[in-house]
Amino acid sequence: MDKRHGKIRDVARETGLSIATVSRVMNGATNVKEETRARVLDASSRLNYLPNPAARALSTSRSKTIAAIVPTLEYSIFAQYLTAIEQTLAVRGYSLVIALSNFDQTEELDAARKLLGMGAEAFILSGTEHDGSLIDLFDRRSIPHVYTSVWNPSSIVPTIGYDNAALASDAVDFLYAKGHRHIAVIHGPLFNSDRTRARKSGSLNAKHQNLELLFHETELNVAGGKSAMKAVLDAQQHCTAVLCFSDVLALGSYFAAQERGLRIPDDLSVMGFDNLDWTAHISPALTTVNLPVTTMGERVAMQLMDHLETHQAISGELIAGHIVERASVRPINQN
Amino acid sequence: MDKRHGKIRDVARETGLSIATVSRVMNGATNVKEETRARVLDASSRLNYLPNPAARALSTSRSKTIAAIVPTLEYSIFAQYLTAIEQTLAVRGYSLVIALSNFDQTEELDAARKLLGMGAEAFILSGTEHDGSLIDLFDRRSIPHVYTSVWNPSSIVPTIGYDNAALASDAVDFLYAKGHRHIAVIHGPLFNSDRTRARKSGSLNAKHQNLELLFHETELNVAGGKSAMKAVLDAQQHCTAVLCFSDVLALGSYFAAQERGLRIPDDLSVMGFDNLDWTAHISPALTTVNLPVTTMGERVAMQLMDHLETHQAISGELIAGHIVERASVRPINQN
DNA sequence: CGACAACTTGTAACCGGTTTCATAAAACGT
DNA sequence: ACGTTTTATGAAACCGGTTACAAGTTGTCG
Repeated sequence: MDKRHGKIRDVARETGLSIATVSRVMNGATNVKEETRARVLDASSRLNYLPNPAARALSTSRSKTIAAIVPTLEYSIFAQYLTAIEQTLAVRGYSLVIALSNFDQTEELDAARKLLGMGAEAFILSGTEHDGSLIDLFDRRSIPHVYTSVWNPSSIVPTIGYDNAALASDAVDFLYAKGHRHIAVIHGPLFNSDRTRARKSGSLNAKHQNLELLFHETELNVAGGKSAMKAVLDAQQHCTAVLCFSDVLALGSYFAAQERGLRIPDDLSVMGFDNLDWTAHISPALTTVNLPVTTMGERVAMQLMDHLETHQAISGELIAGHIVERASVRPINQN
Repeated sequence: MDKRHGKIRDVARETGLSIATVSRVMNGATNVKEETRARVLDASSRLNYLPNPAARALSTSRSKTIAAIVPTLEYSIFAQYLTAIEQTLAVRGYSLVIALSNFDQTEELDAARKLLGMGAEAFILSGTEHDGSLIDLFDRRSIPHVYTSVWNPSSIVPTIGYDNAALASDAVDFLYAKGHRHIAVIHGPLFNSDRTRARKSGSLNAKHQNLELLFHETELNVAGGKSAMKAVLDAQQHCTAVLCFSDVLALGSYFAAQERGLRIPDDLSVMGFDNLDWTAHISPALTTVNLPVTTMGERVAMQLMDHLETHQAISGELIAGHIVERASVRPINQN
């Protein structure tokens, strides 16, 4: 045991008060004489006293720690999202612990166990697909948890996120309204992402005359977008627009188009999804779907903290996204 | 107190053993009869028992939690770095807690206090510039800490990172060797980043005949790179190459060049820094400086864990970077 | 067969706080 | 001035584990 810094007993001895009073001061209780409080505070800083979090957590059974498990940090959309969560939690003295699942439910389960073992009081999960025993575990120990980045009113676990299917459908509607009838859709892996699947099925929901959607699955990164775009071009399916379910895929598409000497939007329209910061600055500026991940993070954090403090139920919440029209989609004459 | 799940006493009662024995089993002590171990394990899972981390932390004064404070998560280079740290820590049962400083030393200090209050056992900091009282705090409580993303052998606090100055100097040498004599250098804010300052001063160290370096400071994002590049072009300083101290700035430069109808590398060479994943796929592929942040993260995590377990000193470590030559820099005739 | 070593297990002190309840002191009302 | 609240403080139980030490068991060997 490290004896270098003071414990509550030392402060008590130093001030001639009891540890109960010191504890009261450290927790901002109101029923302490002002002079006493000052004496304690003074001694605390003199002795360099900081309450031991483990002891505090043990007696209060509160760690003020919330865990988020995300598939990866390498998609900047998650980074933005986690940033918002962290900032929101910090205001009220909560901390965020992050673990990575690498898109694997088993890894996610392991991570959750460890985080639980670390004292996490609530969990933020991505998407709706999780190992059954994970949810069992949460239920058995009544650990509050939410699914995020998705909105699904029929889910038992509360969901806070956007409606991926509706937004994808909106995107298709948008392209259709611009006159596009043959649209290539480039998306990341379906098997590990219900968000991607929701977008795909949402796009299929958009029923229009003579509309043809051609799906291309690829890796969810710039290289994937590039190779998928090349595949689209090679297939000669006379598509007039490409809808990418992620801005990074759109970036790859731009690169592919550029290498093939095609001009966007003159030769081909491109639309993205996410509204990452660079999409406004690429040329042509990318028409994309804005996902308000910062708002989402704030709401998730707020609801969880409120729940922990007042036990009020966590309610699912739809975070509205919208299309940001820029220059990468051009209207064409439909005939 | 949540009574829903078993405590060590319950397991002891259930098995008819003492809590000491249960504790031994949970911690993998070797001196427990095999049959006893099995009985305990069985009862544990039946009662859904998981040791309380706070209690464990209290009696061992070990939380197995390491904190990293980074300025932002929005630079994907930090995300990559943190990913590596998290994965490395996870293998040995440690957890990573992340806090954001937003490039502000005061915020960093606050975050550190809170993390300390959460039980973080060691700290990973970015760069070498920190509030004096932060380091005081660490020293007084003898909390191990390292500076990362930088290598500075003369620092008292161990540094694990790359030599920003040397790499910047190498980059200039590289361009010079290709015949470039007038080079614009685009970089992010100097005031809050010693890494950026190190790169700038490093580039200045590269002494060559007739070499001219023109510095442009801008925001560290795509928009910043784009506007800086436009400024470079508008200034008509007949530069033949642009060195960006960050790949995102280089991306912005590409966009600006494209808007102005300039071709890279024919009209202008561009070089980046970071080696982000898309740099290989943009056209022309970006010549850049590879920063092995994954290796860095692994080393940082390893050293910290080793130190916590064996008290062996943390040693500064130079993580070697190198230039990745691709297509965005062309050799020119020097005369 | 008995002494002694090697294993297993239990007892109880301890980690450093929070909080209930009791009590002493001060403030209040008439 | 005295009974009644209100306010400030302290004593001690408690949170749920770990671990030093004691003690009981089993095994080994001369």
